Amino acid sequence: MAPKPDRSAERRTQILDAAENVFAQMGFNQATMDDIVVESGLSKGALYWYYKSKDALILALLDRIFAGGLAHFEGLVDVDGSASERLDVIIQGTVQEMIRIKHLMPLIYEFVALAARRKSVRETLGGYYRHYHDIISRIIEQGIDSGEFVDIDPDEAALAFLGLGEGLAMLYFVDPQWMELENIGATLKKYIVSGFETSEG
Amino acid sequence: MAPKPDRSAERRTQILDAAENVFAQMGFNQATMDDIVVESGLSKGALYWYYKSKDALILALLDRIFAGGLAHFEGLVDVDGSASERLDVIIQGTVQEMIRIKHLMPLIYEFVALAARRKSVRETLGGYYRHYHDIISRIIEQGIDSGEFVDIDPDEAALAFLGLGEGLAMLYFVDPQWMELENIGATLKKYIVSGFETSEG
Amino acid sequence: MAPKPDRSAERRTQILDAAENVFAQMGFNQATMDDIVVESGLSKGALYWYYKSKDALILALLDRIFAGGLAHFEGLVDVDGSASERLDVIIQGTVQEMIRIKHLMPLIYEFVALAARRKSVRETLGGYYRHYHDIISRIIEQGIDSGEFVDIDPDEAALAFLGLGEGLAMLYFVDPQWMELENIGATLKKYIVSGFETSEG
Amino acid sequence: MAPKPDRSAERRTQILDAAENVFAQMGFNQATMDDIVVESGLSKGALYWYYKSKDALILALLDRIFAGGLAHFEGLVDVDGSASERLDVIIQGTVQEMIRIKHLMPLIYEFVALAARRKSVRETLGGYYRHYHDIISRIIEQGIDSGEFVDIDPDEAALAFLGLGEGLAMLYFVDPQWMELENIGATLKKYIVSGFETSEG
DNA sequence: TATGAATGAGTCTTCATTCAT
DNA sequence: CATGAATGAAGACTCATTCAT
Repeated sequence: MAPKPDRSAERRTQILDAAENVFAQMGFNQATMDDIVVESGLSKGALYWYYKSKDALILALLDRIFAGGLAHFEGLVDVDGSASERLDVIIQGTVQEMIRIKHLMPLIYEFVALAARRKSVRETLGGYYRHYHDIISRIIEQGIDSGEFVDIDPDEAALAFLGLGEGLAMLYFVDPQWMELENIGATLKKYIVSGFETSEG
Repeated sequence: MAPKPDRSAERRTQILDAAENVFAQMGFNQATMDDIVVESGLSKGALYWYYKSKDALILALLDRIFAGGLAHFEGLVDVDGSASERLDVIIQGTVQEMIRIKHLMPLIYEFVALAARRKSVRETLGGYYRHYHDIISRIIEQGIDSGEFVDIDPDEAALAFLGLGEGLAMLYFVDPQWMELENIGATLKKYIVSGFETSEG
Repeated sequence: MAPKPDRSAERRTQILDAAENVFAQMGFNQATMDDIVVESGLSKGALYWYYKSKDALILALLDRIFAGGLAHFEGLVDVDGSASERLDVIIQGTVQEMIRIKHLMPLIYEFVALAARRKSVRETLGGYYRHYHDIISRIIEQGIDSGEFVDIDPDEAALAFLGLGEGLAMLYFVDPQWMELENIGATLKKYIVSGFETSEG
Repeated sequence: MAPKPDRSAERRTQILDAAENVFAQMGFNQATMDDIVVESGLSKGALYWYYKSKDALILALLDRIFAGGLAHFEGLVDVDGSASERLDVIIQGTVQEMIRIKHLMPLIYEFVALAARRKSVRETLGGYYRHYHDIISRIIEQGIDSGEFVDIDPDEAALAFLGLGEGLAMLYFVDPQWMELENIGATLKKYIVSGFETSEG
């Protein structure tokens, strides 16, 4: 009689996993709810019990992928250590994450495309980038304050950092020939971070 | 007797114009062929006479937007003038173009998303970026050869240039708050091109 | 609790009944799925739930009409009684069946026409005729063995029997003026079966 | 300026030839007017100039195939020679014709199927069979009158003759394994004509 | 909660036919 | 007579969503 308390969370995970796979492979529009039903191993009724529309499912997936995905970098902001090293940790972490979710890249660009017409998508994506930018910006600021970095506009610098990272990821997505995903980190360091550093290093 | 007017090319333009508008506003999937029929002012039959499926229409649009859109920069490669100045022309030109087709940005990211599942889309986009990269790379190389630029890997440098440009554009697309489109040029110059230049400038 | 009623089989019957009527009246091509939807009293979705295309529906109908429709004659093969009498039972049974499904005749010739381009149709029809032929042939053979029939090739004789029956049915279909359907039996007996019998009868 | 007088007849033949091929291969409904346009080498306008609808084309084809196709047998009715021999000529001629137009058989059964819903088709086919029947019937009658044939009902006998011929042709169409087309003649003679003959033969 | 049959509005696409040139 | 672009009504099929059980 006693319902297992987290059966619900389990089901939701199960469904989002299935949706993630199906959407990544087929795209939001090509994929049908039935595809997700089959992939999840649940019934159609169950699917709709947990997510009341295809749209809700997409949005939930958006959240799972982008919401709060940067909590682990937050801890790098107000700690000791050179700004350079901390940016490095972020770069490495981001690259590792990119590698881990490489198969979800199609999903990411589906979300970007969706952003044009869906405010909620725009806001979630925007929030994510803003959060990312904020972390970078504050670290850069700390680098400037400590004399480690030259006197630049931290926001603009963080934007360049973020922009190059995202741009390279997109180019990789369109054509993996450009580079190894791993090299994105090196390029970021060479073309952006190194420009921050004062000559004495 | 009447000189056969190129009615056919005219019609295709008419249709692509309509498709461009409709797709940009509604997205590939939301937009219906009927929407395009109405927007174009033609009949359904005429639409299908010129493009035999919705897909063919999308692909034709892709070509019109991305194919050979860089011919005007090609002329900047083997000419006199500092590499810096020529990159500047490209930057300005690109930014102007971005402004001009701002309303088509949704389309562009639809194409990027499509790239995951459509080889032809991937190839067209990839070809476009490769062409762009090639032009930048060659100018950088000339800058290096002439002593104007420091000794860097032109391909990698061009990739950084292209990546930052595209990344900023994407961030702008998701959230225009980041910057003015116009400022992309300045950021590119400050963070990428200036890094190329020898100290005596 | 409720014994799962065979709702599914019921629905399929309901759909095939509707399809039979509609197709017989309008022909396969003239008839639309909507016609069948209306005739069946179901919804479009239900129709497609059970038969996933118009084609599948046509093929299912083919099976229902021709597959195993001769089981009741099978029992006449290895039993006592004169071959003549048994052929007579078959003739009467076939004629009765023809009368019963007179309204489906258009369907039958649609299937024959379809046979030219659809292997599965060809095979189902062919199988039906082969089965029919086989039964006749074996009874004739038994008649020969028992001395009731003259020494003829049972396969060829059965082919003549089957051919005349089908030919008369087709002529009747094109123009009912030729004869009463009921008379097909008499003609078969007079022109084919009587030729089998030894002079002493 | 002077129009070649029979250009028109030429064109019509050209179109009917094309239609015959296309319809025989694809069926009336599957075949499109464009298919016929391509096969004929004419333009769509020309096609419609000569035949004002697809339907008219089908009907014209029906006429070309069935109308008056038996004139050459007509001459066999009131001539000398045994009835048996004359029936034989008809059998041989019919079989030869069947072989010649074997590739048009699909068309024939399309017409039969069409007969259910198109009075004009029914009448043309009916007329053809009636003409055929009439010839046979009159020859049989002459055979009876001359004492060559036993005293049977010539109409019924001719019907059996025609029915068996058509039935075997249909069985052959559905499954050529049954027999060689050539053997239809032998079967007709053995099972029908031989039954006509007086014992002294 | 769970099931899966049922719904029906919505879409792409086809194609016989027309008609300006 | 001939061309082939243009028309638009019609039709097969899809699929997100609902709901009786």
